[in-house]
Amino acid sequence: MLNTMYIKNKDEATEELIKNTAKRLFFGEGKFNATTQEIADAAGVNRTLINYYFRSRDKLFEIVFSDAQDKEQQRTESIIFSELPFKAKIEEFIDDSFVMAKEYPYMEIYLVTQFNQGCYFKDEEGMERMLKKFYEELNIEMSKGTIEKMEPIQFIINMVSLISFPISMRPLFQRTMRLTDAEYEKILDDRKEIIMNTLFGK
Amino acid sequence: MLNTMYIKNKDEATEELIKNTAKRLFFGEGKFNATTQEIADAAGVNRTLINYYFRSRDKLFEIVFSDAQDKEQQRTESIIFSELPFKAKIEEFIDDSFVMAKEYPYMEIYLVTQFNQGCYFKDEEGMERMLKKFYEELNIEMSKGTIEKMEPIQFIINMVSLISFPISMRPLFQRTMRLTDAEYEKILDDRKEIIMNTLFGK
DNA sequence: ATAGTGTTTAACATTTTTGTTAAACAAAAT
DNA sequence: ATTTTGTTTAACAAAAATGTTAAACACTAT
Repeated sequence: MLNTMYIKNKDEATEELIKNTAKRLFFGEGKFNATTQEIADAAGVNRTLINYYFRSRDKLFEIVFSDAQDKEQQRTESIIFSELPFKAKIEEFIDDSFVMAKEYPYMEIYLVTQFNQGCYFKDEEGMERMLKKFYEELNIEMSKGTIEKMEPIQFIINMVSLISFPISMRPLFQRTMRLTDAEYEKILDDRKEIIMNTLFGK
Repeated sequence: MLNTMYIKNKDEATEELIKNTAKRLFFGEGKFNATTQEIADAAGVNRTLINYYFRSRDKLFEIVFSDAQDKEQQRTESIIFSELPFKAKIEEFIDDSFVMAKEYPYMEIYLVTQFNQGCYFKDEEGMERMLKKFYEELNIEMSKGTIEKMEPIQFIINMVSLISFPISMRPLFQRTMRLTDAEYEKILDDRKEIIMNTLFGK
């Protein structure tokens, strides 16, 4: 028999539907301890289908986690190895991060909680290659004076912090500072320019 | 009968011991779904003592969460309302954050996960007062030219991001970039200067 | 010493969450 | 039509986590 996929009315095969729903709950809504029942409900399917497709809750989690890592890595990779000039690369990365963040704001936090529970990191070599390349570029820019001289790693930390923190910590910021959704959206929209100015000086 | 506290050999009353252990697990080790059994084991006490002292798991969580909020707020407050000049305040805040982070690196992440599960924010007025004061100072510094002109909130976000992200995302950074513990410690030690330069220009 | 108080423990009960099985179901191929 | 294959469901079983009770314990004050 051909392994033709049964296509659901909602144009999504059940397996995908479950996976995407789990992603949405974890990365989109930050519900890191969603039960199988909650995931099934959110997906509108019977709970035991999770076992049917993924054997166990743990397997589903593993897969979702693995996907997340891949996506993060690909995203970064495609930008770093692009032919854009340095500053444009950074802009691209910021834009791209914000797009991603709109859908999955809690991705990074989830990765951290998973690492804390003893997960391992996947594509080590790929990451190594990327970092090496980016370090080189950073060194060039520093000697050109585009950016302040510092350890390349420090620049990277600055950049990622400025981009990701206000996204993943949104509930904390927004509630602490009593901001409406609209106000916070506005703040995020303004950040690209702020970040560029902060990283490169004005 | 006097409510004299029974003092444990480890110079800590059991109730405190449990609370501190929970804090250590949550904020120190990032084990956000520690079971009552795990907490009890880590504290070296019988599991049912958690029920005895805190009624339920939820109550314990509530208390720990509330304590965390208080501590964060007090910390910030004492610095903001100090008589230090602006730049010194920031330095103080950085130092203070790093000290705190040594013990409880995952505090912020925990706060976020709790907010996501429908917790509320406590001392709203206190926070309001603090922000107002800090906004004023920021505006002064901007007109003096000490820092770039921008929305005060953006400066705050920059500052907190640069400080907190590399701490709470340590597992992510460290593993992604394949750094040893020693290497990462070194990086954190260097950050104070980096952050000051990034916020104020060199 | 012992009565009184608060603390700790172990045994039990309950609830919540997860996993398994067999039967019902739907679509396609023979 | 009925066999085959894969999907979905409901009923059940098992495991994990939480909560309750009563009895044992330890310290203090009388």
